[in-house]
Amino acid sequence: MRTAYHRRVPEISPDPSTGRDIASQYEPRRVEDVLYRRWVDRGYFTADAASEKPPFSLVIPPPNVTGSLHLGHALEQTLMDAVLRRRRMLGDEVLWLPGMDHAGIATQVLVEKHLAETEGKTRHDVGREDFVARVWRWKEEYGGKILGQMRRLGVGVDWSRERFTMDDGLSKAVQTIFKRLYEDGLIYRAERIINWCPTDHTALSDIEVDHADDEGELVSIRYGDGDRSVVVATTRVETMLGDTAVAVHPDDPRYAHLIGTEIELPLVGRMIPVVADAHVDPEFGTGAVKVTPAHDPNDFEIGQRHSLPMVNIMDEAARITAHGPFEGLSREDARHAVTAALREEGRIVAEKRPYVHAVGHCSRCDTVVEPRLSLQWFVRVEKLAKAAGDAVRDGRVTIEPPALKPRYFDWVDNMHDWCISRQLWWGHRIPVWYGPNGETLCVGPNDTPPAGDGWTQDPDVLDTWFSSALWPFSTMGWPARTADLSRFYPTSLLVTGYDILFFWVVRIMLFGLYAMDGEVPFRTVLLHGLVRDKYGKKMSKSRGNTVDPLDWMDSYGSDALRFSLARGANPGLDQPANEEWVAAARNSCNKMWNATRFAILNGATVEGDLPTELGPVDRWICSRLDEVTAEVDGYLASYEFAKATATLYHFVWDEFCDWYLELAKVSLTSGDDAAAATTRRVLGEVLDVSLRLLHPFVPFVTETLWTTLTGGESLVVAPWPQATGQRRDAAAEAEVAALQSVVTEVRRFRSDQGLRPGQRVPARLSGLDAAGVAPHEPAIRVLARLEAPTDGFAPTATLGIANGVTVELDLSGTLDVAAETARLGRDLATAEKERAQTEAKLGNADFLAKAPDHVVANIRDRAAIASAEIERITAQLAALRSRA
RNA sequence: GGGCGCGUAGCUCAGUGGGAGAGCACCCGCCUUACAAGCGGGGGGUCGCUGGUUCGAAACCAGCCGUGCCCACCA
Repeated sequence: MRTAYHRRVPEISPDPSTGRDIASQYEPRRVEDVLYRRWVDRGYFTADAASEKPPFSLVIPPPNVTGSLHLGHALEQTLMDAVLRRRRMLGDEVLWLPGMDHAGIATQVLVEKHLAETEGKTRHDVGREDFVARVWRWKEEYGGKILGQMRRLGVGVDWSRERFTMDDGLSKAVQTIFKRLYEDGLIYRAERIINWCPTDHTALSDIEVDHADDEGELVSIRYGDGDRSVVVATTRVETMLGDTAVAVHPDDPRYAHLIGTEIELPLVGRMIPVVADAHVDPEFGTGAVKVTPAHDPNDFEIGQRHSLPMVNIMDEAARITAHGPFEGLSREDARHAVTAALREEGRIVAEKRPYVHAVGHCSRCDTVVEPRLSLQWFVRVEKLAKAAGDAVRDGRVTIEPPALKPRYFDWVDNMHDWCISRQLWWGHRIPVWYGPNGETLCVGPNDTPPAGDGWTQDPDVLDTWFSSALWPFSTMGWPARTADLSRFYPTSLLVTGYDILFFWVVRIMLFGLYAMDGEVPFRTVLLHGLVRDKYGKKMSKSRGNTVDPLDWMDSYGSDALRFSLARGANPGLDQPANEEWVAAARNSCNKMWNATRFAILNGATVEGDLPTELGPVDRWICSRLDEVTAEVDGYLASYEFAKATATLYHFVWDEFCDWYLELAKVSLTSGDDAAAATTRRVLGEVLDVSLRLLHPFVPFVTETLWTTLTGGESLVVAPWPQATGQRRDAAAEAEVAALQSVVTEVRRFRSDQGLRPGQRVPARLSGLDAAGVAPHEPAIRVLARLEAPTDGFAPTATLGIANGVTVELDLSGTLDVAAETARLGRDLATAEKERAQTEAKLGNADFLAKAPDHVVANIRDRAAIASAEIERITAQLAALRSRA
């Protein structure tokens, strides 16, 4: 009985729980929510600390509580999810811990802005307690939007373990480590030059400052008079009001006579010393530098070395406080005013404008940072950073890709002490109390804060990154020795963008090694690149090229977004994102959908073992499947996401769909029931394995298809395919390649001849035996639309194919000689070029003597093939001419 | 100033000693019974420049040009 390989089936319920959904297009929105809820409800993502399975754990880089999903998150979470879904299928007990960061400045600024807009008040108007309460309310109302967006993306996080950096537990961890560091002398309070933002009115750490080349001015000023004068150059004229010395290099003969003397500071009239300091570069400018210890980090150090007074001339908003005509001016206005005054006194020697130099800006509001002398809390990092460097140096922590290791070392080996106090209200309050008699008391989580008159807590809060640095272990209950900690710590992997290597990764290393007695916080750090726009430009609101990933998920489905992001993810490199590529990925999902739909409608099955006796086509696809399984597994294991997805894409589309399915149709309609049954089983096999391999990247569509195809519970907990190598079959691969070349050549001929794709052409095939494709003649005829020769068969064209097959076609006398001549001419040129190149090599004695044997053999083969091609094509051209 | 990249088809990128590749875009022909979100066919690149190493260089080395990022206390 003849088996139809296709039959019309009415579209049935889209609910994958009720059975088979065989619409002709994949509709993501009909399955995504249902499946995600099911995965969560079934507890697939809930880690079991008591499990016997090997643990694999990862904490999510906590997004800002006020944030929303952007493409960077989507990429990062797609990569994490892909890694973890594979680990889960491999049988690991996977913990993926989600949560959010309170994001000190970012959140506070947002709420302050809201307060100003809605009530016209500042935070000072409402007071600290009320303001913090408002931030909490804001967080409850608007925060956490991103968590819902993560569900859309399909990420397998353990919602039962969700954490927030301001949770009680995490706050306790913050207090614990603060006290421990304090008692170890690794946290101290000191008056130092720090980066101050005059807009946000808070201290910043070094990495919260962005340097930019700005156009400024370089003004040279003469201090003192006559022999006792010196010219100094500065980009910040206004700071001269706070100068307390002039410094020169100790070995500079030009100024040797001035060292130790005093000269008069213009405008101010103060006498200031000339000091010798090796920091001064005699080559730069005049070789003399003004020293403002309270407003420049270098000058501060010179001041320390020479016990110079420190004169602070600015307030928190960077307005001049020095008494006199400039008091109250902004630093910018003061710069002009002071310059004008100096010019009037004839003290300006030179002015260079514009003068381009590096200027620090607040990374949050872009205000020019003011170096400011201020009493702040610091972490003494030297010892901690050394340990953090060693952990990578000795291989206990691996950084992927390794090319980014120099950046890591650059940071940990040159780190300055970390300023951790912030003059904000939203954050972890510094757990230190000051007593009425100058006492300082650090309070741990189990201590009772001091009470009574005169005791006050430090008003500042900690840098956001202080609590982020504890994230991998504070989220697991540290400092308590919890089951999660003993089971899942150290974490297996940290996935994050290289842009926060310093902000976060390094600081986790600092605190992690310290808090956990030298235990590393993670074994591997995987640094991914940034998502850029389709032209490779950085995405930013000001450029207007930002993309809301939800829009793309709405249009094309979560899987499409995930697949396109994974496909662009080459290790450590930035990647562009383009809506067209997401659309292409959507098309791929649809392709998988329809291929599986075809297979299911034709009775594909996964029941029972594969037949031991397989035909060459089945052996070929099984051979390729085994190879692809090995490749994809290897790529995923080494975080080569782009290669893993590209391999799958090409296998599924170019090999399975374009060739195997078409050949399967031949088998299914052949009337050979045994062959058809084998084909149905192989179809089921290839799809089963392919869907499992694809699942880490495109979980929704694969889950829908796989459960329908196999009746299995879920791909989330299905076993990960293992390549055995036993099905590799080079002979079958060669045989199918020969078949493909015949079909392709005929198709090419047909296209050149302008034959309609559907038109069947009578043809006689010969040489099939020698080419090893004799059993495939029926398939070749179907795929190339060639009919058996009829009674009046009169071939008008003879097509020679490189593998020795000849196809004679009866075109009813309509052969387009010109088109065919042109085609053969192009082929001939290609073959002649190949022959010339290969024979040139073979004529080179050095090549023959020095190149490895296999290379020489390969060139000989190619030369022979090229010669044969030339002969064949020449003969065909001659035949064509004689016909014309 | 130091460090790390990048420069390959119109666009975005793989390829890292031995036959120039992919996706998208483009051109031609097709609604051929899984899929027009599809099918078949096709065109397109002196691999930034110069020199070197080598039998052989897109790949390795040097220099140059262009470009991006990170770090940095040259007033």
